Amino acid sequence: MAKLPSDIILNGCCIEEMKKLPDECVDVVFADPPYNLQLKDDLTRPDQSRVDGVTNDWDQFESFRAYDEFTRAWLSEAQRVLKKNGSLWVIGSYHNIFRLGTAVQDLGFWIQNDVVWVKSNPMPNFRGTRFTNAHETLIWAAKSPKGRPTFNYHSLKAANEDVQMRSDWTLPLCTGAERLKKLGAKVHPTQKPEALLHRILTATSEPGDVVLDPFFGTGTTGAVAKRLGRRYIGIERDGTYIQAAAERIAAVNRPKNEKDLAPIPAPRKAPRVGFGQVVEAGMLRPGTTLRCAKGKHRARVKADGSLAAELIEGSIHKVGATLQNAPSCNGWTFWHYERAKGSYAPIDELRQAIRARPS
Amino acid sequence: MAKLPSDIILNGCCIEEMKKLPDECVDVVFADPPYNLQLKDDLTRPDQSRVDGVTNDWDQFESFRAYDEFTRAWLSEAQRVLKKNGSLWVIGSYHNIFRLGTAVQDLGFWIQNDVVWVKSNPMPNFRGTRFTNAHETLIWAAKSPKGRPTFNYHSLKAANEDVQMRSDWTLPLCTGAERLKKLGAKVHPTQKPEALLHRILTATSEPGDVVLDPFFGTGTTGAVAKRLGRRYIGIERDGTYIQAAAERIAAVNRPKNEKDLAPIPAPRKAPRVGFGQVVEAGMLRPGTTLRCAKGKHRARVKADGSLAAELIEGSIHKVGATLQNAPSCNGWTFWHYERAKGSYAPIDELRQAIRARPS
DNA sequence: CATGCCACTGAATCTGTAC
DNA sequence: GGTACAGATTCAGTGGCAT
Repeated sequence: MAKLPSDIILNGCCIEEMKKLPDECVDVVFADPPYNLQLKDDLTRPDQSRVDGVTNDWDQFESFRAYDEFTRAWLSEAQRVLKKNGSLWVIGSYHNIFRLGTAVQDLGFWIQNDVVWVKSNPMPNFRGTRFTNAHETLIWAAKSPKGRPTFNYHSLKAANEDVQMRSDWTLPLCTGAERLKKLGAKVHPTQKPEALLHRILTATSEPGDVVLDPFFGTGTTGAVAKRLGRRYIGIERDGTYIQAAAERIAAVNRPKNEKDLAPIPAPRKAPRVGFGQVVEAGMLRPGTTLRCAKGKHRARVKADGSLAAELIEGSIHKVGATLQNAPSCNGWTFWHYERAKGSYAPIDELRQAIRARPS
Repeated sequence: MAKLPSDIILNGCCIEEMKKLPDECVDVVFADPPYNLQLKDDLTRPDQSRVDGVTNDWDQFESFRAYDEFTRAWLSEAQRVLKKNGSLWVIGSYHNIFRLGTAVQDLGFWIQNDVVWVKSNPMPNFRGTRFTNAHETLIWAAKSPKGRPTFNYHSLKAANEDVQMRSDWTLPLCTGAERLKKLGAKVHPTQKPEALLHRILTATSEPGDVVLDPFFGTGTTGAVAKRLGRRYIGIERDGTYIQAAAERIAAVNRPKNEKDLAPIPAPRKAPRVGFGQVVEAGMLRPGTTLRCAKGKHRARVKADGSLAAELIEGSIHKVGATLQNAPSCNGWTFWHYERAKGSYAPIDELRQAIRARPS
């Protein structure tokens, strides 16, 4: 197979351009599609025919239908090019997010979360007839119910005062120096803040991953991808936007040190160590008594790396679960050994010592 | 025309019961329909306790298509009975809100706002696989594009420290004494907080208005309507819920004085700021070296908002604590960055800058 | 009576690998 | 594909009870 092009901007309709890409070749799709539901003038059907102005119910239905057709067309291609364990992100407001979400579900994506971008500095409602429109909605979905997207849980938690990252993200609009301008006018009407893409990409991708943005605009996705050591493929119809995006991304520095980009490793991915290895290594002798943190439960270490309690024997996990009458148990943190006279520590310490040994 | 019955609970299917009501007879419809959750297995907390999920029959649907058909049927009736300038409110989560929103638009309602109920105390994600599901979404819509729903802009603004009420509402879950229980068990799995209905009804209805709730459950809508001097029509299939609702509403006092109907103040807690936001905002680039006040300890900023020192990585707090061999550490005051050549300042400055951003 | 500790709980599409 | 099993994983708040 030819090498997948990346770190490029393709000029054209996103549906046509995606069709040229092979199956399952990108790790993340981020899409900020046009809203256009009210501004019927520039809404076109997938076949490029125009939708007429809207005044009555039939036309309204017709325009929703055209938007839905367009949505399903590009989402289908996005699904095809997305890897099995890839992530789809779409963003929208109440004008279009319900159409997007319904299409995402109907096509068989599996929603992981919806996320609200709460704007710390939204535009006020000048007429006083509605609530200040202070948020937009993102949908994070897997390619299918079986997909297992990357999720850097521990990174997010560490970055969030050591509590889980929630589904509401408070971030400012894209303003100031970050906002691209030309002759004093903004280049793109809905440029997204880099902080938003930063969080999305650190959460659901890894360095080296390929991020596809079918509505590239002025290239926020590309700029953040480059800064975070990800690769990008942008698709955009408008030449003005492409030029602005290209200049912008060229000015971004790639990170010097790969280590600064790596997410905190997930304990689940650490090499597997069996309790038998602890016994083999002589860290615990057969016959040693282990106890739970409070000393309520006890069991003896057996030479084969299993545990024996009064009426039961088996793995450190099984025995712990049975004694507690629980469906499961992490024996590594449940069982403690006497590290010094009267001082107990979880046997997970011993596992860590084995993992730290040079291999 | 016969006088419209009100302050009653109708026992039956909401579609059938609504069909018995005349056209354009209610001012507000508030609907909290089944979410169509698809829970496969039991879920346990890390302490092995079981999560009491929503497994009721009424929440089960065969398919998206069946759910959509049901949705369109009850929404059509709701639209018919709604007055020309009435308000529709629906609430849901990512499982169903996109279906609801699409149906609302297709039927010709006109969305005024979507509103997010940000939960101050949501249930965490116990497996570390997703973002904490910390919000639900409401849709506020007019009967048609020509509808002009009641909107008490000035009371909301007065209740919100004289700034416009926004589309994100931070409110706690329904817990404590407000939560209806019977023999220690919750009567209804998804009872909504009264504060939520309070804000909805003070915003988009007037005293004396009729509020229809086709999924009445244990009657939060009725209780708040009565307290606020509105009338209500509840529809509910389940006799147990109806009985609980009736008792509950009977215990609510109607207001003696119209002047007492002022809206509740909007609680606004300062949002938590994580170190990740500092990195996302571009205030510190990945690879930047931080040091403690005396320069003894150093660590590098990572792109994901964690810190990396020689042998350890984690949050600013964890890394600071480990390096000092202390049980805990306030990373915001411990770590310093080079603000100017040779001049260091605590990173707490950067947090303050984020907090100072307009909200 | 104040304080601290422990138990309990909430609309949840909540694992990964080997055999 | 199904089964078995190792083992990773929680925040804000309420309420009861002991000290």
